[in-house]
Amino acid sequence: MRPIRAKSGTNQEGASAHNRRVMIDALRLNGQLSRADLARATALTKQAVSNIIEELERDGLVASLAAVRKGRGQPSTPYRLVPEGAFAIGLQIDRHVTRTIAVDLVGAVLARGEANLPAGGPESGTETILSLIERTRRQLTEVAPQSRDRLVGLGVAMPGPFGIDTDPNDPWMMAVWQRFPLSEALAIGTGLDVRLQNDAAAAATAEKMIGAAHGLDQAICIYLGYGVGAGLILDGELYRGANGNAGEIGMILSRPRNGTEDQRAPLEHRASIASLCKILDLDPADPHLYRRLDDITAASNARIAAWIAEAAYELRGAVQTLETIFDPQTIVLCGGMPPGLARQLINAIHPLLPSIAERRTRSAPRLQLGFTDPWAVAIGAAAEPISRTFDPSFSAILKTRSVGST
Amino acid sequence: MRPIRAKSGTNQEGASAHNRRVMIDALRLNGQLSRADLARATALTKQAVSNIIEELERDGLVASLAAVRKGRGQPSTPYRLVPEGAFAIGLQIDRHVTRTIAVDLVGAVLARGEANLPAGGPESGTETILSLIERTRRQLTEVAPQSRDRLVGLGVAMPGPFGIDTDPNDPWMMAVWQRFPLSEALAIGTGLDVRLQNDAAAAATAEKMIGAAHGLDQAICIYLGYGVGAGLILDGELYRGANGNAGEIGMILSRPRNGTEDQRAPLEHRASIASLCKILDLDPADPHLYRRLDDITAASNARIAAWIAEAAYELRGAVQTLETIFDPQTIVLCGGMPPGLARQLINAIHPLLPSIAERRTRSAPRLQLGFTDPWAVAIGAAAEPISRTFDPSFSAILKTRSVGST
DNA sequence: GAAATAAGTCAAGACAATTGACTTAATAAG
DNA sequence: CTTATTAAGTCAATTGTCTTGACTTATTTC
Repeated sequence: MRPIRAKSGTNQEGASAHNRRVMIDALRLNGQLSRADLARATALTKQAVSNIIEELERDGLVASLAAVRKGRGQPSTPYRLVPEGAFAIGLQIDRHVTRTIAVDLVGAVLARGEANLPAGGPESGTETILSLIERTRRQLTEVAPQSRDRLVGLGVAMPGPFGIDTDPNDPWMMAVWQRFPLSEALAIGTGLDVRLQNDAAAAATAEKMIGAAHGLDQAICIYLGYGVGAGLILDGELYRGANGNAGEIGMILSRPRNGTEDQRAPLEHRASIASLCKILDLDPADPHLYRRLDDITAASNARIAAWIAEAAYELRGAVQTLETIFDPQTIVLCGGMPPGLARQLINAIHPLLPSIAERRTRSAPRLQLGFTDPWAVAIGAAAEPISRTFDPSFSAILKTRSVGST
Repeated sequence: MRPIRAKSGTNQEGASAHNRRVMIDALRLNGQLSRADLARATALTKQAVSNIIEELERDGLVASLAAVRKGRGQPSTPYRLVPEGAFAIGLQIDRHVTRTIAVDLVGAVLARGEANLPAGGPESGTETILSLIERTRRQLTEVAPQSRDRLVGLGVAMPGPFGIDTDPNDPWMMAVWQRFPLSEALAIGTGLDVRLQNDAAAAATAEKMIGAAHGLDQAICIYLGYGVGAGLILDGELYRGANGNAGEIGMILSRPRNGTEDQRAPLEHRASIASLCKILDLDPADPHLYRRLDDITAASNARIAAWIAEAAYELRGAVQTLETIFDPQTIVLCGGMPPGLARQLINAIHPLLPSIAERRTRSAPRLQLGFTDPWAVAIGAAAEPISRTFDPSFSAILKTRSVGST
């Protein structure tokens, strides 16, 4: 019989869980708020807010500050998030390096680790990763002993797309990793709740929690890494698409600047760190790539200039396309490259092409620079479990279907 | 003082409203379901479903069918949506014509009207529109007297973008319409709840309720009208962007097929009915344009062939771009052109470019033909209030901020 | 010092889902 | 034909969370 399709219903528990998340989100966005402030901002009653805050305080997620006198009436008691209220681990798997990060509730980094993956592929690589995570967990426990029973999950970021037959000749064997059931293996190995996302999505998560997209509900983050992708923040939530591959803009086929009519090539052949390495004859697996690029960029270099011109041309078009399609509040350009290079690139992208984003009443710039820290993706990976656990979202309200029911 | 930003909380009423919507949505998607079916599908208890269904039945939104014996156990009583449970009016304002449509809860068309707008612009045009709506309402009341107190709103569709300074030389003066506070004027004039959206969004709404996107949560509808736009169905809801202009893909600047490097022109200069009219030396305002295009298409015509080749080239790229960005379940091509032409166009777009959408486990085709009926946008406009009132959505759960509170 | 204003609490009430036992009506098994 | 089994659906009590309205507390303004 054809399965019945329907959305889940909800109940008081769902509503309550949502309200808790709304409080935390409001405190994250506004820094500190009194119960009365929260009641006004969330459209709940003072009493409801009071009960929820009391519970959150008992759970160690919020704490009160000194009372504030502001005008007539009883002074208000502001509340703030307690950073030590929750922790999460992030894992970034890239072609030549694997990084771990531990963050707290407000996204501060408390521990980090790095390792090179053995050449053997996922089976042996998983062991390396598990011991790296274990090391980071120990490090975190030293810095913040509370973290032991306040770890909400493990976020994993790696280059996408997933579930697709990608180029089997990729020398870093991302293809086998993309097919490997990594989430399951790590969930078993760590006992944590594991979620996988692509690197651009992780970068966007970082920008949303502590970066340029903080507090924005509509933002697109273009992430320039080995390839290029976009993290889509739509209505305050990261959009994943039907198969988790939304935003893989590096695979958009378009005509090269000087190509013929029938030629279409992936965007990331022209705008990505991989393409830059190719032009500079650098090995992308070089562990000192970041510093090397920084050195080369400092001196002016004709080949870099050529790459910037080419990449800027493509990204100028990509920015206009994304603005037109999404009508976002802002676009953030981020990626694992030296800030000097990023600055040059974003300058070369300007002036931007005309688009519907050109409106007089803008509060955020059309295009701005985000994180260029190579650790940003790992931070975003770590931020994901925090976001999943504490940010308001539609799916968090709904009842979860009891698995295996008839 | 800086305003406090926060999402709204919710309460039992919000949960209850959501559950009602979920039931209606489930019945819409599955045709008919018993209370037990609904309980399983929505993860609610039998008892909760029973109460909600009883209430919906009292409200005239659902009705029971004959009991069905299927295997052991007490026979189940299936329920279905009652078409006469709700009605809505749709209004399409286009450059040369204005259409009204009345639909019921299941999207069936019950009345339609058409008029040409006077040349005087919005002020005088609003009167024409109001009397057209009034006529359609009377017609609806004749066919379905219940509609008198079951009208849930007025949906308006017109070409976007909104709030932007568009070309003031547009001979149909869309620019002045796009700036005119039409919603307010119509809300006052009709006493109905009015919502405005662009034509591509309306087309997508129609496809979602009764067309190719029915039951899909991730779908993109490319609408080929005078211009070209995309209706974005993301996670089951129409995405509007920060300013309601998401999906205006006609304004994407790209290099024409035989253009030089520095040339970028809007997509809709090459792929739209406007561009077709230009090639054929037709007046887009011609009221018989549709039939005329049909005639011309029937005979083979070199200029049409040239347009198809050009438009197909552009749309092939657009489809690949949209697939790459959104990772949708399907893309629907629709628009107000004769089916013969649409068929030729969609054939010419094939074979599609490679993309992440090429996966073995597809249930829907990558690209399919949707409505080509010129009334489809008006139907979508009418479906919008139905969708807004009865479809599950995040915003429908949240408390509405009491306006003007301190 | 009195009035006004605002933050926050108290206690009762309302509402919608849950729980578990029960009724009803069918098929399957002996 | 009788009995067991299965499933749909109801009944009545319970639970959890928000709301309501009155009240307390603390501060500024007049």
